[in-house]
This record gives sequence, C-alpha cells and structure tokens, in this order.
Amino acid sequence: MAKLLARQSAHDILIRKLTTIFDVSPDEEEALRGLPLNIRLVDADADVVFDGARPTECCLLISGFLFRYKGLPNGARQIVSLHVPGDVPDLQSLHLEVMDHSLGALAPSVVGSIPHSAIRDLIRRYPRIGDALWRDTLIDAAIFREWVTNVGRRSAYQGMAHLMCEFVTKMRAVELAQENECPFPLTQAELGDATGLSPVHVNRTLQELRSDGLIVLTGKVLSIPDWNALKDVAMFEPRYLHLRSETTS
Amino acid sequence: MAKLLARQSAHDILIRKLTTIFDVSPDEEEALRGLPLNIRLVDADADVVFDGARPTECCLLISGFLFRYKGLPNGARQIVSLHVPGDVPDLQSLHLEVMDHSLGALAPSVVGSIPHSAIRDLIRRYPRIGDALWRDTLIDAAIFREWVTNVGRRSAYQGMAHLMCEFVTKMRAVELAQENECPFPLTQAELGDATGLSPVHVNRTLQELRSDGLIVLTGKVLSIPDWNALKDVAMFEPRYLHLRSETTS
DNA sequence: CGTACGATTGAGAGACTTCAACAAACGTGG
DNA sequence: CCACGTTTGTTGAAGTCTCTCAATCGTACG
Repeated sequence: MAKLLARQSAHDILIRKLTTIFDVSPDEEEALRGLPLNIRLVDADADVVFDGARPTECCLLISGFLFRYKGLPNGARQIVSLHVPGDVPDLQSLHLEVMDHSLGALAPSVVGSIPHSAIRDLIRRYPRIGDALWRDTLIDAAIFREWVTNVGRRSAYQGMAHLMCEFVTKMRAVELAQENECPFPLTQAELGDATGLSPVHVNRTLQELRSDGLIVLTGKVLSIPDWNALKDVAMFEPRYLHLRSETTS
Repeated sequence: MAKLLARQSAHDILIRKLTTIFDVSPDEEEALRGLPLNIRLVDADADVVFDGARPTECCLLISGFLFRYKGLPNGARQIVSLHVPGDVPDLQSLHLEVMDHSLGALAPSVVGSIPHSAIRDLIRRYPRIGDALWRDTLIDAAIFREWVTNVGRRSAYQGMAHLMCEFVTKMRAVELAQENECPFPLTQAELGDATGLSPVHVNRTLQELRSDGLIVLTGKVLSIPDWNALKDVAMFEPRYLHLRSETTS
C-alpha cells in the first residue's frame, strides 16, 4: 500500500507539472491518471537511460533529481539539463529512436516508466495532451538555447548565478521550493560540468557569490537572500521557461 | 511566372528537407504542396522575427541562410542555431506563443510564410506529418544540446571545426553542398557569436585550421580537403542530427 | 576509525580577451 | 568605372579569466 500511495502522488506530480504549462481539463486529468507507471528507485550517480539506447518507454521523475549529459571521446562531460520532479526528461524518445545523450541521477530518485504505446494512445484520444507534450519538449529546447547562451556569453560568476535562478524557478513552479530556499543537489564537479567550468573554478566562483551575499549554499540547500540581486547579476529573464503563470518577479 | 517557379521550388525544398527526417508518402507530399506560402525577400542582417513577438505564422527558408540568436542586456549576442534551406526555424511558435529569441538573416534570403492555421489543418488531416514536425523540433533540440557541449567543453579550435562539420552535413543532407565544398555565409564576428569567442580569436583559430590543412575558407566558400581529419579534431558524431540516411562517413 | 569523496587552497601556466591600429574587400553613388 | 566609405579581416601587445596540477582539509559512511 506504500506502493499505492506512491502511485497516487506520482500522477499528482505529473499533473502539477503539466498545469504549469497548459490548462489541464478534468477529463484530461482523469486520462493522465490512467497512465500506467512502472515505478522504480535509482541510486545517485546511476544512469537511467544510456546514450545510444533505443527506449520503448519514457521516464517520469517522481522524486529526486535527474540530469542529461553528453560524454565526449576525450573523457570530458557536459551536463545539458537538470530535471525536477514532474519532468519527463526523455520525452523526445517518442520520436527520436536512438538516444544522443545519457540520463543520470543527481540524487537517489524515484522514476516511473511509461510505455511509448501508452503515451501514443493517450495522445490519440486527447490531442490537446499531445500538444501539451509537444509544448513541453519545445520548452526543453528553449532551455537548451538559454544554456548555450549561458555557457557561451556569460562569465563564470554570471553563469553560476543563472543556473541557480533557473533551478529555483523550476522548483518553485512545481511547489517544491520556498520563496528563497530550495534543495540543491549538485556537487561542485557537477556544477562544473553544467557550466563548462573546472571544479576548482566552480569552488572559487561560489565563494565569490557567497561573499557578495548573493547565495547561502550549505550542503544540499541553497538559499537566496536577495532574489532581485541574484537575478540581476545572472541577467535572468524567466520568459524562456514559458510558464503559464509568472511564479517569478 | 517567376513567382510561380519560386513557389514550385519552395515546396520542393520543404519536401526534400522532410525526406531527410521521415518517409514522406505520395499523399503527404501532395498535401504539403498544398500549403499556402507567402513568399518574400529579406536582406542580409535583417531580422525576420523579433524576440518578444507573437507570430501567427512560421517561416520556411527557401534560399539563403537564417540564424537564431539571443541578445543579452549587456549587449552581447549568442547565436544559437544556423539554418539552411528547407528549415522552418520558428516552428516552435506553433506551441510557444511568444518568441524567446530572434530570427535573423545571414545572407540575402527568400522565406515563405505559412499561417499557423494552415499547419494545424494539415496536421489534423495528416497526423504523420504532425509527428514529423514534432520530430523536426526535437532534432532542433538535439542540435542545441550539441551546441551546449560545443561551447562548454570544446576548445576554440575543436568547436570551430565542429560548427563547420555540422553546417556542411546539414547542407549535404538537402543536396546543397558537394562532398568537400560548401557555401559558408558567416563572417568572423558571427562565427564568434556562434562559438562564444571574440572576433579576434576566431580569426586566429581559423588561421590555425587553415595552416593545419583542415579547411580552405575563402570568401563565402568553405572547402574541406580531408573530411575525416576535420571530423576527428571536432569529435563530430553526426548521430545527434538524426538523419534517416547517413550522408556522412 | 579508516577510507573515500567532496570541498578548499596555492601557485603557475595557458587560452582567450581587450584595445588599438591597419589592411583588404565590398558595395554604392557619382 | 572609379572614388569613397563602410564593413570585414588581420596583426601586435598586454591583460585577465579560467585551467591544471597538487596538496590539504573536512566529513560522511561503512
């Protein structure tokens, strides 16, 4: 019955997420709750889907944190996105047969697998849900664009601040973060792989942000004393997240 | 009748492009040829769609070259994608009301506007075309991921090489480039905005690539004496382009 | 209580930037 | 068709951001 409870909240988080990007009708909510979910636990640092794989199902992140990354032949790694509960990080596998990147876990996580066939059925019966899912992958793409910009045209200091603004905003959207405090599961090495920096420089950049009073980052919790100040140094403009209601100032 | 001719080849290029990513049936080709196209010319450096706009139509690039970019408050600019004929660079506007970036022209270009309504009708009647268009936006996203990696984890030398490999591969896919020679419309400043480098360093990087015999770049034509050599320094793996037939080695 | 991983610090090197000047190419109008 | 102005490409020198290497420290976990 713990499993039943998990199933309940699993669909809840999906619906909460979809509500942030489109107007879910009662009918559609009902249909979404009918999605089969094969729930499993994954360890921190474990890979959920591998580069080169040909998935036949998508992963709904129920709790914990996932990330997508590309490994280079020379051993380097680039993290290309961070995911919070409610996200379906490999939704693209519905129309792209083979994975061009891997999906890993930043922390111990709970994921639910949904067969492609179930999603396709759902879309056939509820075209608006299909549009919403398409929209979701388009928002993914918008975030990638912002990341290109982050890595290409922002300094380490600005880029780090931007990554934090985005993460907290996404967490707030699904009601998993307070106004100014938020779980923050990344190690400094992972922050480096996400921002294109070396671990050492990540450390120094964090110290700068700390001593400037922009962040308080201890262990796995980030708090932001002055949101507007951080947003300004990051040049953070949440428009690219395409959220329905502005949860940000 | 010049206009009629343009219309003909306009639909041709769209079909040629879609053929690179899915199997277009005769019926579907017919339907695609029925799409209304409002053709217009755009100057080099002119903007086609502005950041913040709410488009009601999509742009098919018929000839010339477009690019997408984000402007930062501090005046910097990041180019996030390059587009070749056959592309519909603002297809995302179908489900994302407001533009989070701008669309500009690298060279004098011909674009055809297609009303959202016409695309939606087409998708309703031919769901497989809908899937193909979704797939196209997913490939866009895959390219963004690769660009994050390019800017974050490749050196100037490697990143420049990678950009060229990708561009030439896309051009070859729609049969607009020879094996080892290709139009290449970017100025060095634009190359800098695409790779996250300063114009000066672009210049020096190009000289290095030239003196290593990897590229011959004169005016607006790029030729590649040894594809495998360039591909190797770039760590270019075309899988992320998700082309149906491998046009690359 | 040791071991391993993550965080921190220092020092030196390298990649890339900025500033500034100049040369070459291009388009345009006379 | 040439002269001109503007854009693009090229070069030098100095500076800065970020990296690498390497060592140390803290801390969580078995």
